[in-house]
Amino acid sequence: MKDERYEGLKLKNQLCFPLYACAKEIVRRYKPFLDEIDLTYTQYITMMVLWEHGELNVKHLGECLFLDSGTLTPLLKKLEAKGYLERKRSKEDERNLIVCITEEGEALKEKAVCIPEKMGGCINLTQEEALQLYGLLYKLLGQIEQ
Amino acid sequence: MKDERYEGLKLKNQLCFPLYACAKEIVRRYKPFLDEIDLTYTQYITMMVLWEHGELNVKHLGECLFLDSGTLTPLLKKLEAKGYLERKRSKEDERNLIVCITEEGEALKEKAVCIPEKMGGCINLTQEEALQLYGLLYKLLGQIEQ
DNA sequence: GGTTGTTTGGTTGTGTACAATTAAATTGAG
DNA sequence: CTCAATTTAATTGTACACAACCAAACAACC
Repeated sequence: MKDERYEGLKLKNQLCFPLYACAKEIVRRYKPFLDEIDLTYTQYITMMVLWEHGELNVKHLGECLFLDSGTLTPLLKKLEAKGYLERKRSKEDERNLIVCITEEGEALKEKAVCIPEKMGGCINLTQEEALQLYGLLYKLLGQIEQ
Repeated sequence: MKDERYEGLKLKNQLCFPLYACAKEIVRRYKPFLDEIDLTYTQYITMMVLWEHGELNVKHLGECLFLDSGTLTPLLKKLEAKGYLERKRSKEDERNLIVCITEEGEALKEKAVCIPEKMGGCINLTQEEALQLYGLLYKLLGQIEQ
């Protein structure tokens, strides 16, 4: 017990590290399922927002996903190339780029609908634990970005 | 209540999304502190392992951090260029690349020692909640990679 | 109307991440 | 000993992620 000053610098005493590692590992877990519908994880959560909202501008999309234009612009171009969405300027305000789901994008929803349940089987937590984790993460997130 | 089939596809019903978003936001929170010692988050956790172990090979380092050589090789070269570590092949087994902390790397520990407490102030959780979160994350992680 | 400041996406550059492949070193079976 | 299999890093290619900067469109003021 000669020097306790550095205890805080050990990896096992970090809260952020399991958070960082978990996020990556979960995304990796999604990969086989997402490969089947040819989406990356980021593309998948982008489509989730579109499945729910139909259309919205890049700014709003970025707020939903905690992503900025530097990430979204190339990603949206790829999804447009795949035919799942259209990108068009708003007529009221030409600065706004409206992202709008296509019929193909809607159809993809049918293929994706099984993914959440498949992923559920990969999570080694009880329903109660999962809810607890969900709550804690949103509490942490809420303080960081409301 | 016309169609509940798609509830599982909503962003707000995902466990993975707050995990993904939280991890990114926490890393962003570290940035101002890490900028002061000119390290990125990944470089920081790499140095943490070195501060604790002094030296180890890339494989072992990768297991500690859940990272592979594709990520570590360029990162270790950067840290070597900064003078914080040395990379040398093991004499017993030339396949092993030993990563070994330098005196400069050790000295950096002094500058880093305040970071964990500073970050603690950015976490809006009680001690109990933080421990609970820590436990849940490691449980989730333990199932994925033990 | 012209000027100034703001909003909104786009671009550029740096740094991860990771799958897939490669290459060198070592090990192990015959 | 020799050759195949394994282990270990490095390399390559793709895809984020974000800071910093830029340009166009709009808004507000004179």
